[in-house]
Amino acid sequence: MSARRVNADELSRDKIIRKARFLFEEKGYRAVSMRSIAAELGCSHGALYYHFKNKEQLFYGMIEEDFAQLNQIIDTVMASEEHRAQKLRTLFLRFIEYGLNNQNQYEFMFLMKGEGVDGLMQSPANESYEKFAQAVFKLMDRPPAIYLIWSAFLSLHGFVSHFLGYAQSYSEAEAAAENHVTFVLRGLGNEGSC
Amino acid sequence: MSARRVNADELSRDKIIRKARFLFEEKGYRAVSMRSIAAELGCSHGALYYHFKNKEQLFYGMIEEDFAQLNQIIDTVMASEEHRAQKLRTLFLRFIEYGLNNQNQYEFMFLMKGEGVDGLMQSPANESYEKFAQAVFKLMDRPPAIYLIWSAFLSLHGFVSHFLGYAQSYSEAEAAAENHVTFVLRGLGNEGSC
DNA sequence: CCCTTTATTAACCAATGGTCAATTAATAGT
DNA sequence: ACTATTAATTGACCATTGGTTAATAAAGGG
Repeated sequence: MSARRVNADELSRDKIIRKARFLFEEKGYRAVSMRSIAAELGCSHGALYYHFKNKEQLFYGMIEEDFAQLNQIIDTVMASEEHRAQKLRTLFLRFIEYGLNNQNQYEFMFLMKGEGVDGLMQSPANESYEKFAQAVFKLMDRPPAIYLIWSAFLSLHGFVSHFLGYAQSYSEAEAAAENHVTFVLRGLGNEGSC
Repeated sequence: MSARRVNADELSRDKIIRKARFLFEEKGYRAVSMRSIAAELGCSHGALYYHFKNKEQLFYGMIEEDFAQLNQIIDTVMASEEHRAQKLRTLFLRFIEYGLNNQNQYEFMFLMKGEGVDGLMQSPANESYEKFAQAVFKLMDRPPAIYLIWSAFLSLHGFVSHFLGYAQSYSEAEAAAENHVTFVLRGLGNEGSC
C-alpha cells in the first residue's frame, strides 16, 4: 500500500532471484509471469522493474551465477587423475549430466534463439563451447580436425536437447547417456577410448 | 463490415493456411499473431476461430499436409539404386536437408514440448522416427543394437536443432552436414560406409 | 417467400510484458 | 532538528495477445 516499505521489508535482487528461481524451475520460463513472481513476493510487479530491466534480464541475472558451473565441470574433469581416454568419456558424460540437471540454463544457453534473449546468452555459451573444444582437443590421441569436435558436441547436444522435458534429471537418462557417449567416442575415432 | 460476405469473398481453410504459411515461414510461430493473419486476409480475427479451433490447430492444419514428406524422403532413398552404404549416407543427409528446409515443421515435430502442442505432434514424429530407424536397420551390414540407431538419430537431431535459426536453408550448412554425417557413420561402426 | 444454416463481425474477456507519475522511507547536508 | 535529495514502491495505465460470443447478414432449401 505505502509507496515505500520499511528497511527490513524491502526487496533486493537476491530475494527476487531466489523466488524467481523456485518458480522458473518448477514451471519453466514462459509459464512464469512477472506478476506471479511479484505476487509470491507480496509486491507489485512494477517493483520488479526497478531491480531488473525486464523479464529476460531477471532470468539472466538468475542463471548468471550458474554459468561458471559448466566451465568448472570441465576444469574438474581435466584436473582429475584418470587416463586421457577415460577423461574424455567422463567429460562427455558430465556435459550431459550438466544439461539434464540444469535444464533451464541449458535451454537458454544452447537452445533459445529468436525470443529476444539471443544475444545475451551467446557469449557465455560460446565461451563454454570453446573451453569444451579445447579440452577435447587436449584429450585426443592425435590432434583431431576441428569439425570432429564440433560434431561430437552437436551429438551430445542432440541427446540433451531431446531429453529436456522428458527426463526430470540426469539419473533418468544415465543408461542411455552411457551408450550415446560410447557412440560419440567411436565417431571421434579415438582409438584408446572404444 | 457486413456480418457475412458474398460467396466469392468468403474465407476458407485453404486461403487462411496459404496466408498463414507465408507469415509463419517468414517470422516463426510465436511472432505471428492471429490478428496479424486476419489483418493480412482482410478479415476480423474472430473469423479465423470459425475455421480453426485455435492457433495451434491452425498451425497444425498448415503443416499436416507436409508431414508425409519426411516419410516420403525415406522411401525415395530406400528405393534408389545406390549401394547400401551410400544409401545410409544419403538418408542421413536427406534428413538434415529436410530439417533445415522445413524449419517450422521440424521444430514442431522434434523440438516443441511444453507449449500445448505436445501431444499433437507426438505421433507423426514417432511414426517418422520409426520409419527412419527401420531404414537404418535395413541398411546396416550387421543388425545394429537399437540404441545405436537412436544415437545416430540424436546426433543428426543435434546438428539440425543447432542450425535452426542460424542457417536459412540446408545449402548454407551443406559442407558441415557432410562432415557431420561422416562422423555419425563412423559412430555407427558400419564398416562399408567410412 | 420463409426458415434454417453458415459465415462474419465487433465488442468483449483475462493475461501478459512493460512504463510512469506520484508517493513515501531513508539518508545526507547544514 | 530541519530540509533537500535520493531510493524504492505502488497502482494506474498502455498495447498486445489468444480466445469467446451475441448479433447479424448472406446462402440455400422447402
